[in-house]
Amino acid sequence: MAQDLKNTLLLPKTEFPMRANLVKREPSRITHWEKLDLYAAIQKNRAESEKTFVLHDGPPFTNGDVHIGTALNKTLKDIVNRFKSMEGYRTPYVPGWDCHGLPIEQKVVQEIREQKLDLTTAEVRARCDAFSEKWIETQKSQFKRVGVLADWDNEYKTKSPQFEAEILRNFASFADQDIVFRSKKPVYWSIPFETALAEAEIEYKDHTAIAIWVKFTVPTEEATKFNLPSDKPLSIVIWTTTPWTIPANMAIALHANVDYVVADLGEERILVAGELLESVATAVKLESTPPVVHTVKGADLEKLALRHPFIDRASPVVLADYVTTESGTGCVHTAPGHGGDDYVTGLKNGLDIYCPVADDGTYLDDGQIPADLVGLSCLECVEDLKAKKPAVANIAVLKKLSENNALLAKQKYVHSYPHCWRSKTPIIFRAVDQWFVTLDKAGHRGKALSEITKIAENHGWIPAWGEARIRGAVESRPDWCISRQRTWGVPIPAFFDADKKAYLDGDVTRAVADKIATLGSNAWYDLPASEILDGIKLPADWPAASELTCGRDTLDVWIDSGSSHSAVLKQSQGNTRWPADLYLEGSDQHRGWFQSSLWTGVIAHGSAPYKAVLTHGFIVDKDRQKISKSSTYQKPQTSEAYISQYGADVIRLWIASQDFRDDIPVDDEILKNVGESYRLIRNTLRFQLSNLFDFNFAAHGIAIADLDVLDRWALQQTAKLIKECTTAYQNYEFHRVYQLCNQFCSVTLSATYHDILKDRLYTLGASQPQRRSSQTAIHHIFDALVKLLAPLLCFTADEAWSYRTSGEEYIDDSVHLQDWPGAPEEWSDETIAADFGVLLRVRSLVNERIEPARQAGTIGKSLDASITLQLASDDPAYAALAKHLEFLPELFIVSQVTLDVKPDTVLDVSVSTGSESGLQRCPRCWRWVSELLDATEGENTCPRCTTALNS
RNA sequence: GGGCUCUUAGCUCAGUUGGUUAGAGCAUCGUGUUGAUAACGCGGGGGUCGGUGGUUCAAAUCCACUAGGGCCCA
Repeated sequence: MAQDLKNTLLLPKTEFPMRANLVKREPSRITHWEKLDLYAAIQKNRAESEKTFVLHDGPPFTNGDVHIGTALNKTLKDIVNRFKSMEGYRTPYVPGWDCHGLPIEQKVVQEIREQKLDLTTAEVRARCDAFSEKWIETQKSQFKRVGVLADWDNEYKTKSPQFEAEILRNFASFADQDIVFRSKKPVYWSIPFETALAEAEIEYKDHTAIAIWVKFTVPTEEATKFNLPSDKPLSIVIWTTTPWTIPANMAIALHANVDYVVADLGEERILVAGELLESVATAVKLESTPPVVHTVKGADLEKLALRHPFIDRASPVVLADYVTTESGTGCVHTAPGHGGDDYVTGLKNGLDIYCPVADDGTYLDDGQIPADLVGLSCLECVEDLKAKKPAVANIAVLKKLSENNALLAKQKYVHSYPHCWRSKTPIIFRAVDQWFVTLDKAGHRGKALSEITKIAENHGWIPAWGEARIRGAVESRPDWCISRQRTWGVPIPAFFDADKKAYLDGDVTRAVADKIATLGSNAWYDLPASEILDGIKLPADWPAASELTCGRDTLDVWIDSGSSHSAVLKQSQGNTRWPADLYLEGSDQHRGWFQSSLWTGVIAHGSAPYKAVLTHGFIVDKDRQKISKSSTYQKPQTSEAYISQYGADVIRLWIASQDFRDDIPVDDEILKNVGESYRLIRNTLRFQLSNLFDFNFAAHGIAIADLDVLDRWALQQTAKLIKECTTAYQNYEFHRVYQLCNQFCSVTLSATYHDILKDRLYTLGASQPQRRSSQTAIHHIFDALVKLLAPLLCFTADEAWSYRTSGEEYIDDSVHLQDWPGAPEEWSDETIAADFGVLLRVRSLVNERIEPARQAGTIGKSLDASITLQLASDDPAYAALAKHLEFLPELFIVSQVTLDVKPDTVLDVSVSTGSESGLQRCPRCWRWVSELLDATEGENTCPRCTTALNS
């Protein structure tokens, strides 16, 4: 019998599965989207919109699988784009790929070496191209798998000929403004390969060097000038482990705040840092520490002109912060052509970036190098290593110093030293001619800074501290060194004559760019200069093309990606436009892409290429340690690894759940929690879907004003949710959307609204007004909720939407094509909101009081309870309770509610069972009622159920 | 070492211009239901707001210092 009654109930019905099975089912939805070309459909949908939002994609590097951090970045972009398009914006999104650069070249060269091949530059480049292309395809499919929607068929690649040409055209405008110049800068240099090396091509190994203590004589007149004792010969002692750099010494660096002492050795005096005198004395093998006759601050010795030990040249004292008193003498030999710090110090003090060493690592005959040093190799070459012989130059310099009475002491010294990864020989640091862009000459730095301010005034740095971050980078950036001695990059279109004089010109560069746009940049390596320049008009002061050769340097890859706004937005690729409304990358890009793009924008186009810049933090482990340091994460942190375990929507929800401005922890516990939230949301949608199985809004919908009070309240809550979520989306605070929706689903709906509704939806007759009222509300709530979630849960929202609108798993009219939900004015009702504020507080008190009875076993479902509320008529809750008295049993999900009004009573609840209250249980709706009606057949039911059964 | 930044329950987040016993969801524990059922309800426990010192009648909130993370430099 009971079964028969159950069959009369309108229980929820849906095909929408409870178990998401995301890992398996998401790919099918991607296929579906591709079939209907969802990206194009969205663009078409908004094609006529007067609002445009261009998020310009920062290109990931194409040398491996998509990292979870990269997936996070792309997903955030996807969320923004989906939201903006639903809001009515045109949202063209052209994805990009960063293709050139050392890591790719290095992997390819390694392969080539393993296969013992001998390839031309163009052949190596072709392999790099193929390598990059392969990863573009892989990454593309991995991004699609996360649900990212983009103009995938119309992507930009920094290696495509058109893009390369645009880079060169940008660069031509640099040349036009005469801000490109040539200057020396030290680089790592391999002697056997006669080539520059990158940091990544260096390996550190032990190297046996000769450490030397060298005296630099202080001329008497200088000693007098600086108030140093001059009655005995005085010299400043430096310490170095690279004797071969002594010929290039241009200065001695001291620390301004260190105390230096003049120590008396008997015949002569030396000056070193006071703290290091003892260790110097030990090195020189003195029996005791020599007496100090004078003390002076480093700052007071600035500009003192010493003499080079064996070259007729002054070597001035300069000041530098990196000088320490931890080792050496506190006086640092400075060769700006042979060291990084030295170089910076050289620039600061106007020293010559002097490098008397040729490509093959031998001393040049430049008129300064002593004849007996010319032609000697600075450091060991392969043969020296085999013969275990020290570098000839070091020995010769030592001899030279001895002859000039400048060598105070020497010592064998084993230390970790950079070596060439290919030849295994020690590298030298050597200044070579580089191309630089000066940022101050034409006022570009000032312009860049004022653009930063302008963006800040429009609140474009999100979070706001991004402004300080990029300002610091822009202010402190030295002249931009844009040349690299690499193969896999965009060639710098410079030409050289027989004397190695360089020629660079804006118009020529543009003409070369036009050729490269069709031929590709490999032409630069395949063709002689005469052919490259064929048909191009050369400036008057250039030699004939036949006398020129093409330069072999490539452009810094930051120029590549930094030109993307020119190559993509300026060309309106994919219907984009310049400038971008938003750049969205990790916070490291303040110094990287945000900065390089700003420079190229300011230099080539006179302003910043973006209106706003949004940044996110980095992925860390559960202890907030960076993952590379973490012992707990051994498995590869690829997007695939996570997606294949959790599914894209859970990963997307995790991304949404995090306040991404800070570090973003990832961990199984966190993802498990997010998985729970996902299930909560999914089941909420499923409940709504399943209770709308017999509801057709057009036929059954009820006007808002005619809805039941509970449903009005639910809509009022929904309106609030819509407003709050919309604001959160607009502020890019997706974690608020997550929290809001989460609480809405669990508290507002599941624990309250849906729980109360079950009675109505299941037991009333299908068309009874109260049931249709609730279904109307659910219809509206579902519509809003699923759209609010669509940018985040792009798969699940589309799935739910599809079931709702068609009953099918897949439909063409995707949720992603819908308009963003507004919150209709008529949904908001402050009176109802206020009443419910009171009623729900009492409801929670009722629940609290029912609980002991349940624990005692006298009550199971709350419907078994009959409630009496004691209160005074002046209780703040009285008015609302009295007003909604009829509704209270339903609200509390109990069978009976009585108000017991007594003066001076604090609101309280007493609970009794239905039978104690003299009630009978209706076997159909399970409520306890005062009377059951005789059924014509079957069991007796309550009047309401009887009506339902007869309808 | 420098610049920017973060630190509130096991987890993810709220905490308005400093103002009662610091909130929510998830997790956890107990329990009900079996008509959202690998789902849902109800109740409970859990925080000296990184630490220290100050300003104040009053500090998670303001100031100083400090510890530990992160990004970028050196």
